[in-house]
Amino acid sequence: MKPETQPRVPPGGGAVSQKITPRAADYARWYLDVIQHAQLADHSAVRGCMVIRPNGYAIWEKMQRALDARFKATGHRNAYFPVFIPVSFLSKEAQHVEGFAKECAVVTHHRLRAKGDKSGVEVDPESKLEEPLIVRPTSETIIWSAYKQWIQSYRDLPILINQWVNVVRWEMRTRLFLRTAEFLWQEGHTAHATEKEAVEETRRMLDVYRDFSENVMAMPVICGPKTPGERFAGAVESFSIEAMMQDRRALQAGTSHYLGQNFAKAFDVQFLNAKGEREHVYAASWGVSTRLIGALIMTHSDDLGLVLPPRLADIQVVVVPIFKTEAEKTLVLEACERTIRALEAHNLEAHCDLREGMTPGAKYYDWEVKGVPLRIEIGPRDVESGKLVLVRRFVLEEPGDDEKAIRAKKKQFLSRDEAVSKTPAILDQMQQQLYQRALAFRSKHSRTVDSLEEYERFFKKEGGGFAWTHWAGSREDEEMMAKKYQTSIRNVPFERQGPPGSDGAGKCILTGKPSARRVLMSEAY
RNA sequence: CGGGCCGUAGCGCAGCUUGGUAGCGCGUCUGCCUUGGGCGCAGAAGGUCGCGAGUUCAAAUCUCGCCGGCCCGACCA
Repeated sequence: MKPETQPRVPPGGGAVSQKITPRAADYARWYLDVIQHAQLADHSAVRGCMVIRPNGYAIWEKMQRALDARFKATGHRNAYFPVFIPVSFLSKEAQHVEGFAKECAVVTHHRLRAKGDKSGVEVDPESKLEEPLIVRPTSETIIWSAYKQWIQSYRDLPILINQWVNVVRWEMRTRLFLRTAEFLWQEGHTAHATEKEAVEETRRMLDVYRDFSENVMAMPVICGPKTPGERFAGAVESFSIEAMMQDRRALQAGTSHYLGQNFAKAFDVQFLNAKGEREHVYAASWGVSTRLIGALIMTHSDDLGLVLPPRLADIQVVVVPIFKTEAEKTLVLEACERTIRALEAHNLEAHCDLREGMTPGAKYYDWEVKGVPLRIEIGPRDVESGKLVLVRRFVLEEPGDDEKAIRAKKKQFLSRDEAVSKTPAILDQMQQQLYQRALAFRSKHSRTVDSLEEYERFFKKEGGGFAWTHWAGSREDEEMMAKKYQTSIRNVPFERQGPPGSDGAGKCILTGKPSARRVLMSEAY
């Protein structure tokens, strides 16, 4: 790997310095370049925190809208609980605290004062809080302390609440979107009268995440329970959706937890059931975060920049006008305006690029790096002939395609009416193609692995990916595998998600003990 | 939190070894010219050299501390 001191281009390299590092050269660098060039986020002055810029936030808003509709459709309502949590709340459930106590931001004072030399302000030592507050790393404790007030009878159940908020986890090692000290997420917290209901809720929301990942993000995922070692602290069982990034590493894109009666016991939340007996309530929680934006980038984007699935694109079609003279400008802009109105009538989000002082070519590159799915070019010759040029952000490539062939494949010359009427179907097709491309990539780099030799070869020599292996090892065995191969058990996939022959029983690749089903092993983010 | 590297104009970097006027490319602004894949020419603006101490007549440059970033490790419900 190139040392950081090495300039990315020779001095005087000019425009070359504006280029995105190709994935093959340095995948981590490419990821950061895409974020910077597409203007999704910046590092902030505070360690590990990010500024989410409008282009990045627009993606989050689209994700929120799609997810929120699914939460509402499954009976949930939104609420808001405070960002500050009394430290004493954390001692109620030791198991839960262990999980994140080492990464909590703590508020100890409530006032600043001017420094003696007027050079600034400092914490006023007189303003110490009687009880320190932590900034929420997750909200189980504050929410369950409220639920205790709300729940008396089985008639008060279920409680199905979600909140869209920021949380803080003082991470030692951060990466934009993937792991930041502060991030945005949603956390659903539900309370139920029976174990059956709470387990169903856990599985239902996992399936909501799967549906969202596949159909909105165009990102295939593997669903299943986590191993005991990877479980959420305080959960009886945790489930995850796992996606494969383009460097073949796994990324946990969402989790759903069955919490049993653990939190109800910690906060003493009991209810009277229909038989008049007191019982602790059953709970579930589930969440996805702005990490999904990182997943989106690493699933679809390419060496030209961001690639957005049409369903998450803030601008789905950008129209670039081309003209020389004032007379041409009038004609062309009028045609652009009509085209955009027609697209909007199809419920599409279209934008006309009216920026002055930029050549059309410069605009093409700009919208490509930002990932806009479709571009329409309209010039005087097009107005004359009633046609326009429709260009896709990406096409499926075939072996032997060179740069020129790909560029040609992306372009279509259509009449204005035809282009407008076909656009919804084209966007739909692009959405499907992204999913199919990601699925094909994952399949190509997934295989069953039945011996340690094969395992070592797969990860050390063949570039790795998803290894479907039988496993019956202990928690210590898992740690040994993690140290030796830098891999971990991502989850224990439900049936019919793996490569051929991945369902059914076998023998553990480490211990040789019988194993009922295969686990998903991979390097991970 | 440990090891390595880095922080100089919006972006990418040179200058630091050997202390002495703040530089380059891209971008930005103005004008002209252009516009179907990153136009061209001319002129101009833009920097507390990450922050703070120290050494020195003099610090971007040397020393120390802190803050932030990248990579590797530990950690990561």
